[in-house]
Amino acid sequence: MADSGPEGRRTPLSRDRVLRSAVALADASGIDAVSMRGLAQELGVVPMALYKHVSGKEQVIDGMVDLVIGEFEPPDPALDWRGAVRSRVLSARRAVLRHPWARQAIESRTHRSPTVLGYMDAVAGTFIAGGFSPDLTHHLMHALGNRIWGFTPELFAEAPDPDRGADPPTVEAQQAMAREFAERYPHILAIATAATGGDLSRVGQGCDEQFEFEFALDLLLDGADRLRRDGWSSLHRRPRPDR
Amino acid sequence: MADSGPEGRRTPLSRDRVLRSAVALADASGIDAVSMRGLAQELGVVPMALYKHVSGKEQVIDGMVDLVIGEFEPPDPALDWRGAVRSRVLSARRAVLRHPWARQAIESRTHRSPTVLGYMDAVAGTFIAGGFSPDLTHHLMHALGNRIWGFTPELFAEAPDPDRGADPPTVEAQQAMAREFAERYPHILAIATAATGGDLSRVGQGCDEQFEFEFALDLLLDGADRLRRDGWSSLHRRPRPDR
DNA sequence: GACGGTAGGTGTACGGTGTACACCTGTCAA
DNA sequence: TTGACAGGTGTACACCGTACACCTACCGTC
Repeated sequence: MADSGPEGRRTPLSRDRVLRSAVALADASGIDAVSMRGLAQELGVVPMALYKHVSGKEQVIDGMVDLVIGEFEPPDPALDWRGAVRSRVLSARRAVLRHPWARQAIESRTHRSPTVLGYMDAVAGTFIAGGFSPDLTHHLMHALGNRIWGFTPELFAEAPDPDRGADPPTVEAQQAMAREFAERYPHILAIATAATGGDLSRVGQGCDEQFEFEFALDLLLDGADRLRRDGWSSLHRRPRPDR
Repeated sequence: MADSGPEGRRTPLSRDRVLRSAVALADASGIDAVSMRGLAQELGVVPMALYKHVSGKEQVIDGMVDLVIGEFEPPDPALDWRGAVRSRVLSARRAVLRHPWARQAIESRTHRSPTVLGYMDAVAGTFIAGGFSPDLTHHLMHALGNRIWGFTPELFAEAPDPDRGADPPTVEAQQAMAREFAERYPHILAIATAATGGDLSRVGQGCDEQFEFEFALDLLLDGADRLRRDGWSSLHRRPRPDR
């Protein structure tokens, strides 16, 4: 898995090879498997060898994120601003779904690499080309938040029914827990009931993330459209206290 | 800082004391200072002593998040749904701003503690009491995403001008970099120019997070209001493929 | 052809992390 | 008096990122 020739004379390391290997490793074994030691082993090399090509672990993660962003597809130029933003963001989503670790990796970043800036500039440019002022574009991108990377923080990541604990609970214990849950969190229960069409045995399945994502995206794009047509300008903005 | 008496006979540990100490430590020295060893030292105790009161580090972070959520204030009951949601969320924001580590801690959580569920139930209940269906409430809470915890992922966390590097660059180098930036990221530059009123020397100050937060929040609440008045129902929903 | 610089892989070591496990000790009920 | 047990201790292990010295194979120059 590491060498190329039958013995010795392996293909030399390079920044690119390190990063692609890191992505492959994260795809296969999760982001936690991407340690300098694990990555080195994957490449058939000693950990410190990596430092001749990358400055440290942070830069590895940065590079992995850049590779994912490189998979984002540009929109069809025939699309209007709305379709173009939608296309860009849904393409980002597909890429992030292909690499389940990417969400956490992107969230943990604090640097903005040229690749990241390039993507943000492209999204901003799509708004501006669609007739939005730079100011309004700015606020809308804040409103979109992480959605421009193709994901929303998962509020309902786990099933609402808390089935923690070691051994399988008895039927009575499960019923008692369900009753307590219904008493303590009646609204969450109502939501779960509605989401599963009343079939509470399906509560554990979680929600349709794709639908939720597009719902939120369209809600924001609708709001954007309305502001643009209403001629929103920064005059709506309260004066900002100088700091 | 650890004991209570002049010598010996310290106040005994407890889960609550451990968690409050962890919050204080994170407030003072950042979330990275909250290691089992550092926390134990803060309490004048050996690291393994903590494990008699909490099951591990994950549970410590969970408990810290619960304490922050405990600081959220319930809304004035006289408020309508919109004011109540706004009040709740802005109160959450104030609490999170008081504890700068809370954002990262909340984002890293995967469990939903009873306290977390209770807060989510309260927000959902506010929507439902305002006339929203559980279904629409569900989608809106996804749309709000992490905003219900009082923060948005910071897209523009750093200044757009990349002033990395070791020694202070010459004026010429700075101008060259600015020129390159303007060429590569024209739209980000336009946004930064607009945000600072043309005063590019203020670009490094970042943006007014509070304004951006409220802008996005109100954009979403406006959208929510419109959907409610239009009688949105789950009929708009495409059939969901069974998994 | 000898030589010196250098790019790139190696080995060792340090200080940090979370936590499993055995141990000890003081308190309190029986 | 005894014995259980809650709670604090000490040691140890496996892992992490990475600083630093080293070694080795190549390559252009004289």
